[in-house]
Amino acid sequence: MYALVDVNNMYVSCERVFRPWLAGRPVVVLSNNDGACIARSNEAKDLGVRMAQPWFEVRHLERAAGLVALSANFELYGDMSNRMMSIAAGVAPRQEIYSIDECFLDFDGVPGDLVALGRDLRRRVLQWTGLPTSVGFGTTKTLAKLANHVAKAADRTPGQPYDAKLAQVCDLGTLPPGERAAVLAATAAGDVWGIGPKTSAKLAEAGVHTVLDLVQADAAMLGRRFNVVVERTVRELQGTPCLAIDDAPEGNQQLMCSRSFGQPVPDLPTLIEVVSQFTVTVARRLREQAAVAGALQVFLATSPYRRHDRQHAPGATLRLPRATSDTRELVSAAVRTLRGIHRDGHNYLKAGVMLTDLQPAGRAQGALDLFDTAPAGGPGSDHGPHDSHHSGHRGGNHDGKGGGNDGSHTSTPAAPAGAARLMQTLDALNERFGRQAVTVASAVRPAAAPSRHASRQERRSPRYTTRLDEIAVARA
DNA sequence: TCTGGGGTCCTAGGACCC
DNA sequence: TCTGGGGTCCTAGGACCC
Repeated sequence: MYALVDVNNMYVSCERVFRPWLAGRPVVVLSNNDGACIARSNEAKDLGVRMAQPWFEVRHLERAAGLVALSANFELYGDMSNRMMSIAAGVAPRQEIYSIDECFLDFDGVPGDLVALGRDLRRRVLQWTGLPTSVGFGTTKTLAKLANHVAKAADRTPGQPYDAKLAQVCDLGTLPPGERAAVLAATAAGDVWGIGPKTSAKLAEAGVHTVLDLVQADAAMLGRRFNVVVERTVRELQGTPCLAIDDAPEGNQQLMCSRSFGQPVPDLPTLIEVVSQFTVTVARRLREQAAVAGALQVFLATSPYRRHDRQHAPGATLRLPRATSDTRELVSAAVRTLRGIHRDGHNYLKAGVMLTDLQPAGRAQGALDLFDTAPAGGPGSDHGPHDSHHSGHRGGNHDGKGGGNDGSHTSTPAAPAGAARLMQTLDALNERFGRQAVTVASAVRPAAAPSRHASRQERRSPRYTTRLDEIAVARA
């Protein structure tokens, strides 16, 4: 038996923990640029605010309906997520953390009344973190997801067939067949995990509208007519597990950092600064996973909403001469790629850097020398054939910016080990003194120049749980 | 008349999720 | 004035191989 545990309106609920007066009021959390609504309280949903709806389209509701908007505070949400996840991990043998606000639990081998266990878990998370959750049970992950959906619907608008007894914690398997069929018939096929807008439109053409239709369908036939994803989803709904719990994720396959800007940015120097900053961020996250990247992609985009601007959305992928997690190599590669795709005279409104072909640092070709001096490497690590340096690749210019950093790499294999130590030191310094403490020169704006691209974040709450100087204060 | 056949790897794009 | 930022998996088609 699986459970899906999910925080209701996660970001809004996190804000409400520390601002209890927001309870019962319509609240939205805005995206990085204060541009769009990325989380909504139930009250905001009732006002008609849609997911990802631009803020300027709904801001009139501030006065008209008391809508409260907050800038995203991901540091807070991440920390609250960790607390919820560790509580949930305590009640089941296995846990898969599926997203910042959801996890699957695998109760295989656990005896007793699981729904009662789910209610206990819900109560505990609420008491210990202040976050309201919903819990859905099922014999497959897709059924657990579906039960979770029903638990939320029954909580918000109880009534037939979403009876109040299904609210908050729900196991459709416990219902009499007739009631269960009524619930399935009242739930749209598009509400099922894995059935998106395109697929549900096509399903409707084939006469499949509700979850009951899906359950009664011939999975193999839908598989031929659509694809294997649909087939698996139908089988899971019918009770045949096709998806396993993944409680030991291997790390990401790609890492991306991208942003929309507060203002259009046409000029190359500013884009170099921005892309350098993104690369610094994504390189730090790469090292956190003890991984290296084999390729790097840079992209730019103008705004399709600025109708009168010339549109341009270029991108390019650079295969790295050898997989690396060295910020300097990655920034150098990113800036080179950026120069290749940038064209003058375009109002770029978005840029991004993506690292792909990620591999564990220890297994990567050429990584031997990264950790060569680390005694922890031990006999377990794969010290393959001697790394041959591709001389000529790494001595390259740094676009005239960095200045000679060493020059020793052509003669001594100790240089990469030194690079690894340098990155460790860089990460340690930034961990201690803040992320901007030490960075590459191209990511820093000359002191006199104003920053035009910075994201707006005018409504961010304090980082109550992760910054001592922003900690919540209680007054008598 | 008749134009091999089977395999792998890579990439771009689509669809979906939160 | 102002329109999110991450991820995953699958498929089709091209390049290449023997």
